[in-house]
Amino acid sequence: MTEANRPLPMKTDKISELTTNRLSVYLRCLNELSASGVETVSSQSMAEQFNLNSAQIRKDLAYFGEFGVRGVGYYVDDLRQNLLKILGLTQRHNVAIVGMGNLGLALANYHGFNRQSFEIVALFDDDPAKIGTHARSRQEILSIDALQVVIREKEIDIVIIAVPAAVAERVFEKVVEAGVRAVLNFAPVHLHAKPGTKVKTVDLTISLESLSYFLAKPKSDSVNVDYSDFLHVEGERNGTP
Amino acid sequence: MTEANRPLPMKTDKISELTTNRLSVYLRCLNELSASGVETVSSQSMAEQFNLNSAQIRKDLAYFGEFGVRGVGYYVDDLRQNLLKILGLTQRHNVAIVGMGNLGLALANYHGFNRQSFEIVALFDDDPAKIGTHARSRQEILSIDALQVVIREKEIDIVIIAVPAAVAERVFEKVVEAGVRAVLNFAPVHLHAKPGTKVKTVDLTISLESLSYFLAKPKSDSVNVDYSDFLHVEGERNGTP
DNA sequence: AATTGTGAATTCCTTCACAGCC
DNA sequence: GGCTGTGAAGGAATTCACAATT
Repeated sequence: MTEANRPLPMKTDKISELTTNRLSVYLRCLNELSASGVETVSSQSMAEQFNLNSAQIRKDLAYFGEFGVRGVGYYVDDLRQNLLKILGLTQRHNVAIVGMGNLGLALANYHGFNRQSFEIVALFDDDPAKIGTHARSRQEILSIDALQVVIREKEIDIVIIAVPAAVAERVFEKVVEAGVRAVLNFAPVHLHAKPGTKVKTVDLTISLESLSYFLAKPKSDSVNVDYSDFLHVEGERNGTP
Repeated sequence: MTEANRPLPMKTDKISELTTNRLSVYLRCLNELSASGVETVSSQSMAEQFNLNSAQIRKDLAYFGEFGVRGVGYYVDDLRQNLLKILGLTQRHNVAIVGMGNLGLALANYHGFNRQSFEIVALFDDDPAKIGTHARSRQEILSIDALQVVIREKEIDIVIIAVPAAVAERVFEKVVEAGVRAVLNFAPVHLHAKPGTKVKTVDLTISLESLSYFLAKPKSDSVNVDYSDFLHVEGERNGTP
């Protein structure tokens, strides 16, 4: 209904996830600038803040339209609105968390999510001792048996998997079968997604081991890392041979 | 003392973090194979499991030595030992967590870490109500004022930052000043690391927004993601202009 | 004068394809 | 025959550098 749903004039084909992840970073930056009352910003000044190349920022944005003004830069609020639209944050997402262990509980109570765009509407576990109790948010923990029904009823479009590795794949299959196309996975395991479904895995083991490698490295001459965590994602090898 | 500290015959210069992250994945795979009593594995069979290219696996490994046997493949236990050494997991790392909110507590109690290699030896917070109490692990929560002293005393070499974004940078500076070179950051903020220090940021906001983008995308023709979460890290723009 | 948007150049990563070895 | 290790080819992402625009 709002113009937020009108398609932007973009050449959206083949945009790298590295690019879209950076859009999130730009958006956060713009939020801060907007809150401080700054009206325009240049690619140069954003680049300095994140140790990126300014051309990269301009290119990232240019995939989606011409948002800047030559000689001036970008209007903070205007660009911010555009990024919200591009990232799909102008519409609400209903999120479920499966697995109410330490991590799942922490996520259920985490306040860092953009509450405008993401609402946690259901929690699941398979432990009878937990089912029926409430996480600190006044949200009841439901039996995992109800997973598929509730996903459909509550129109859940993003599921966070926070169960042990051994059962993650089974949960994932149920979730996909119920029609969910976007999954954030905290289990240290490779989930085999089919086309049309997207899995983003946050793997704490890999992150820690990466630090261990850095510390162990023979001649670690100043590998200054910098920015961080842009997932690199594989296009699939699948299908139609 | 053990031969674990003997340098491997590697050309360790300029190895991409994408490569080392994959080493973690291979290691996990080998752990499973080893537990199931499998003795050898080919790059082909590993590749299928993770939707990778077998040449990539061979190349990743070849940066560090010749671990395979032509016509046979890789000996699971042998390669596993080599990867442990390469990733620095044959030596113990002392880990501290700063910030005992939901996430910090969850991490303190998380059992997914390789306990052989990583031991959580200290927890910090700045909330007087929390200081002196114990996290579920029988670990006392210390005042953040003691951060630098304890880091040195307990020889902490990895710090996990789980504090709000607003204070993350200050904590980070203190931690680095105390001599820590490896930081896992959960605050949704860019920490400006200097050369010789490595920061790995896990940014849940970016992850969720990436899913949102996927769902919002106009013609999402089958972006099948696959593998996952290989950080892409920037070499620094810094220094010596 | 300043800053965007972008083709061209560069750098980095992946995949191919095959020689070499078991 | 099967599989590794790797040079060469191919593909992607980044950076350069400058014309275009306000």
